[in-house]
Amino acid sequence: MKVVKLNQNRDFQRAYRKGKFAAHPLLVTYAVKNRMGENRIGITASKKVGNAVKRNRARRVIAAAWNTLQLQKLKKGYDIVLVARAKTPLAKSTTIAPVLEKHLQKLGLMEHDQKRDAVDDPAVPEISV
RNA sequence: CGAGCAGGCGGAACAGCAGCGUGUACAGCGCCGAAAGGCCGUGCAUGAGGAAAGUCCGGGCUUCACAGGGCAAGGAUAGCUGCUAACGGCAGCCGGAGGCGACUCUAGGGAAAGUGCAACAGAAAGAAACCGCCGUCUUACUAGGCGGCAAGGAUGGAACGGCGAGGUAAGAGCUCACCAGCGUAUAGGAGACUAUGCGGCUAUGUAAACCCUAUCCGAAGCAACACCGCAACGAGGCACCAAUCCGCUUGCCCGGCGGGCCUCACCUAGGUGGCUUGAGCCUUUUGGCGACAAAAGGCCUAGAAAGAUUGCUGUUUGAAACAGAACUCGGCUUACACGCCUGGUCGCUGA
RNA sequence: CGGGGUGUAGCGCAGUUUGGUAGCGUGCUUGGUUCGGGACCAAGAGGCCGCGGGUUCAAGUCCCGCCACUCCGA
Repeated sequence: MKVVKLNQNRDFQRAYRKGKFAAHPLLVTYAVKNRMGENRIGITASKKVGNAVKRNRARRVIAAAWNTLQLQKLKKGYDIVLVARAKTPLAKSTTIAPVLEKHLQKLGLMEHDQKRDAVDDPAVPEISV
């Protein structure tokens, strides 16, 4: 599945200002609706993460975690921004993938799934589109 | 065997699954588009460094300026000879400093062109005289005046060459030997410079203080620059105040909405080129102490644009260092786990 | 890619131009004053001047190389 990338600074700024977010020491996820009918994803690593090698690794690890998830259930029409933090380049993609999945659920981007909903944490509220 | 010195090389490897950039071939003729073409799929090939880093120097390239020469200003460099496209880089050598040595370090022109500064201390920081030494005069008899001197003391980072002998009232390059410094001649050397002789007999340090001398330097940088180019703005031409005309709304009608048209120039968003064959890399031979040069043969080796060799697992041997091309090349500087190679030196021991 | 600034006591800043004693405010400590506290008065402590070399008799200051933070332009 091909993912459209976010590449304009104003789109990132819109996500930071108007979007919902979920935070974790390894990852921060922002999401905001767009009107394009498809998802766009942007991955960033600021200078706080480290030098160029560390920033590149942080982006790659996050991208690998994204690819390991089964995202057919993802709702359409969102801009999603994934921000790396200082410890991200030290982690493995297998430890980031559950964090990312939990963030997506918290932000209400997963389609309604009866089995998971019955088992999983009911404290995470479902947000209607 | 131990200690120490100098130089160089490499910079984890392999396998499985999944995935990325570029190039190329093929296919569905699937999707988008007026077209050119693009997107999706598969196969093959290929895909970061010794520092890619810092951006400290010097080139290529591009645009602008000057198109001849000189001067000024500003900046950089500073022993000599060479290497190089060039350099503030490199090689060899000279002088100085350090080390028993292998070897290391060295911004190393000019202080009699001029100016400034040298705190405190000290008499004095450059044409010196506080204590002092000597001679002489006065004298209240332990002080003072005049003259000579710069050896000794004291201060300092530094005190008008060092040291010894002669000499003298006391002294002093006043005289002499040696040494250091300056000038000059000869010899050697490509030169820096070295060696020897002779001469006069002496003017501290600081130029990474101002400065002087010699040499070099036009400015900006690939977000440069070139080309294409919705909209908007500008110029010209043609229409003329018409809605019975034109465009859109699925082909036609009704209805609705909108409306001067064409050309040129400039050019925004954006796109394309610049973009990788180059003072290129590898091997061998020759010349040179060396930096390097020449010849022959062979090779093509990243070119992205949110930005590409990665994620997970396993084995070796373990949890691998510093770290990611962004137009490009030569250097410099800085960071770096681990593994290895070569050549000298010193000490001890054995043959 | 190009250009600039800052780093000094716990904190905020002078001093660097023209090299010789590191200082100001605030905070801290001790003492005084007050029934006690604040304010006030007096005394005092606290600095490898971001790091490493060099020039110099002597470096916070001059020169070179690094590090960190920060600003500006294309």
